[in-house]
Amino acid sequence: MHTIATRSAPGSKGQETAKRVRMAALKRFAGAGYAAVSMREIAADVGVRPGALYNHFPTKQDILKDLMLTHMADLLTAWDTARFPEAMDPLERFVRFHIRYHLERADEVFISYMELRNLEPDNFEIIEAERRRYEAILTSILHEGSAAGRYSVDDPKVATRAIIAMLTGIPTWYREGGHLGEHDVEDLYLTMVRKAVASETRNFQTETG
Amino acid sequence: MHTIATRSAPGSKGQETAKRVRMAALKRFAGAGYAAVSMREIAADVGVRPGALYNHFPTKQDILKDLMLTHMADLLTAWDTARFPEAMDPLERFVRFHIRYHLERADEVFISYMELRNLEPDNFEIIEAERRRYEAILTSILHEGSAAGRYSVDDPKVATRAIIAMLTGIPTWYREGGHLGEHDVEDLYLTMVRKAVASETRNFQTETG
Amino acid sequence: MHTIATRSAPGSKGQETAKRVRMAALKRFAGAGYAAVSMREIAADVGVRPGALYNHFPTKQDILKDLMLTHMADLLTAWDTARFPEAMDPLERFVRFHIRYHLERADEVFISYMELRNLEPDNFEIIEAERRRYEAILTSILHEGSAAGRYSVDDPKVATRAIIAMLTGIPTWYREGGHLGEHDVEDLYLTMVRKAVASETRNFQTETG
Amino acid sequence: MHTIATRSAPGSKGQETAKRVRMAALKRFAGAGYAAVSMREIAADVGVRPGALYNHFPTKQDILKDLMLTHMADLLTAWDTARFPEAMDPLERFVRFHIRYHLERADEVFISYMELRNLEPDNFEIIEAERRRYEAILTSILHEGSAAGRYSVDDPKVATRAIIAMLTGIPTWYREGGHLGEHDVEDLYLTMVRKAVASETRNFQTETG
DNA sequence: AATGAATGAGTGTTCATTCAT
DNA sequence: TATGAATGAACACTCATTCAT
Repeated sequence: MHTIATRSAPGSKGQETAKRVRMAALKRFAGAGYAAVSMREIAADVGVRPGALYNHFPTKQDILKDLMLTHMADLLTAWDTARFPEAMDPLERFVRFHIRYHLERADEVFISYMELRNLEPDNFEIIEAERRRYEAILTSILHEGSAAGRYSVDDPKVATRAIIAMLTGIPTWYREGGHLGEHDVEDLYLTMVRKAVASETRNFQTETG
Repeated sequence: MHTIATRSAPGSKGQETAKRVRMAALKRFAGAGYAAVSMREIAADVGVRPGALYNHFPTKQDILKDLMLTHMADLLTAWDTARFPEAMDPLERFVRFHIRYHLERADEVFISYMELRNLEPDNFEIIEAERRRYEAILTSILHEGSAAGRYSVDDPKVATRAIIAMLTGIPTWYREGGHLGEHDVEDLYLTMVRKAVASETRNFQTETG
Repeated sequence: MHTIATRSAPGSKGQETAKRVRMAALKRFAGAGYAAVSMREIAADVGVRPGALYNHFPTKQDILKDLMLTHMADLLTAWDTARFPEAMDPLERFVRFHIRYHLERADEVFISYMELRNLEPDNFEIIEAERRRYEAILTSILHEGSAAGRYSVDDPKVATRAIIAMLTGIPTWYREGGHLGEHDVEDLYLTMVRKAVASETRNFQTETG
Repeated sequence: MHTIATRSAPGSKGQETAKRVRMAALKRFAGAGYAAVSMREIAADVGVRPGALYNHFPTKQDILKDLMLTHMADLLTAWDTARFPEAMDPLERFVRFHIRYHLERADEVFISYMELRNLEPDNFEIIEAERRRYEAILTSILHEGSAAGRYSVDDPKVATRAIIAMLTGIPTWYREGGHLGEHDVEDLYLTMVRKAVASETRNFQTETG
């Protein structure tokens, strides 16, 4: 029996499986929480027996770590490579970027916030460091903008947390196809964020998007 | 025949145990998540054998339900009975109340947000209804304030979610004894919230507390 | 508050409860088997908390023992005091008595056969002795009838077991209100039993009842 | 590459274990009753940890179902493939077959009668249907024999139950090595059954065996 | 790279029973 | 005589993980 035509390149089957493990785990962890998901469930989703998962990840914890680490790296990379109109204010850039990215990758974001406590200390430290790097971006935008008089924030670190908490909450209620489009949400939140850090009253209504 | 104070009233021992079960479960659920906490751990905290828990709660799920239901009821009652200076703006009332209550009851708040998905559907519905009642308080403050021209919010429901997400995030980073007191935090957040929904520039810096 | 009028005579409440425990246990043991019935279920049927059962029976095993011992004693007493027409053949007496008694007390009979193995050795011995006494009645009827030439059985002990097994099986399929009345069943079985032990052909059709 | 005999084929170890689970469960269920047997006991008999049982049977109930289903199927197959002397009367065939089979497979027979009530409804229905098929064999022998004037039974269904109850009771008292051989028992019961359904007097003493 | 079978620890829950009240 | 609360052991079953094949 010939199987050449349908057989994938050497090694590719394993990578393919690993990818499907990641996807299945991501959905399950986001839906039920890390502790409530069993390796058996992930294996069943992937279409493989539980033992086979261990060819791809040494432990369940490593799947979580992989998902969270990858997510944080992707997030930072996405920020670094994001393209915006030249003229766009840095705060607007951040807000629009954050909302878009978090709506696109809702599951990854969700587990990155919810499953922190299920990370072993070492992994937790790594993720926390990444998160701090990400938050530092906004903090420095607020700091520099304040220094330049464009914004007025008393404590950029606190403001960072406030803004990120506000924006990160969006995927918990936003549903595609509702009466607000993603664009509307971006604009509404951008307006609130701008006003919250404003140094003076302007017309905060957003025109672009 | 007189029963002197030292003898505990019938049933009082059980109520005491139930209370300690609630407390232990609250701490554990908040710390590790509902799914990761075992009845054995709770029993050990309480100083009782696992089977004894079932004299007080029919299932583990019922402990969670009890904690969340009680929390939401207490939150709404606290709002209804909260006392503020006559002159205080409703939004300020809400912000200060919310921050104070959520810092005081950090564990209850935390599990009420984190463990929703571990509630069985019926219980979930009950809790969600309570949450909507609470959010409606802020929505109506924003709605009425907007109508009166005191605030300017395009979408009071979205603003409600934004503000509540922002405020509710506080206990995730705030630690007593840090360089900011609870009062400072209240003031910082109040300023941001006021500005976020402001219709015109005023002096947003808070003086009172 | 006066409770005299409704209070039953001293001791009678306990006896009443004990009786209800017996009845509840009988039904439950017959329906689900001794091992599958919990003291909690019995207590619930009686309308009392589990602990209260122990005021009436020292252990679950003792309830079973009580039911089985009482049943066997009642069975033997019933035989001893049963009244039949003078002219009735002893075998007919036994068959009719056995069927009637076993249809009347189906639950007791059932557990006495099914739950023997759940009796502790001492209790088992007592019950077994009673059963042997009961079977000896039929054996001696067959033995004497054979000696007198009225029946022809090669081995009265084996025949006893065969007949008793046959008769005792009735309650497993007989249902009141079916197309056969209790009387019909008696007659049908009596005919088969008579023929099975017959020494010659006669008209075995039963006329009386 | 040749795989020599000593290496067990893939999966054969599991089938072996499953078989031993069946055997252990059979003995235990027959001895103590389904409800009184724990998975731990079965596992210990098999020489395996409790969890390993679940690689072979999804639940304890499934072990019981497997045993009972297999037994009924085997019983019917055995009847269908049994070989008897050409001249042997159908009733004799049935009686001899039933006694032999039930003495050989005493445990299976015992649990098939005792544990019916521990079957979940669906499984119960399946087993009951098989039992009815088996009883129908005897009913039709009696029916046809009556029509042909060889036997005289008033109600073949009732007679079926009577005879089967009588025969099925044998393993409860018969012990190998007692003063009666299996052959003697067959003959004694055959005589009684023949007489019980006889239409006229013949020499019922069995000569063959 | 995957399977089938196993392990050893653990899960939530139930059990018969005890006992102070 | 009954209750409410507890115990200690057990229950059926699931878990993450291992490993020979």
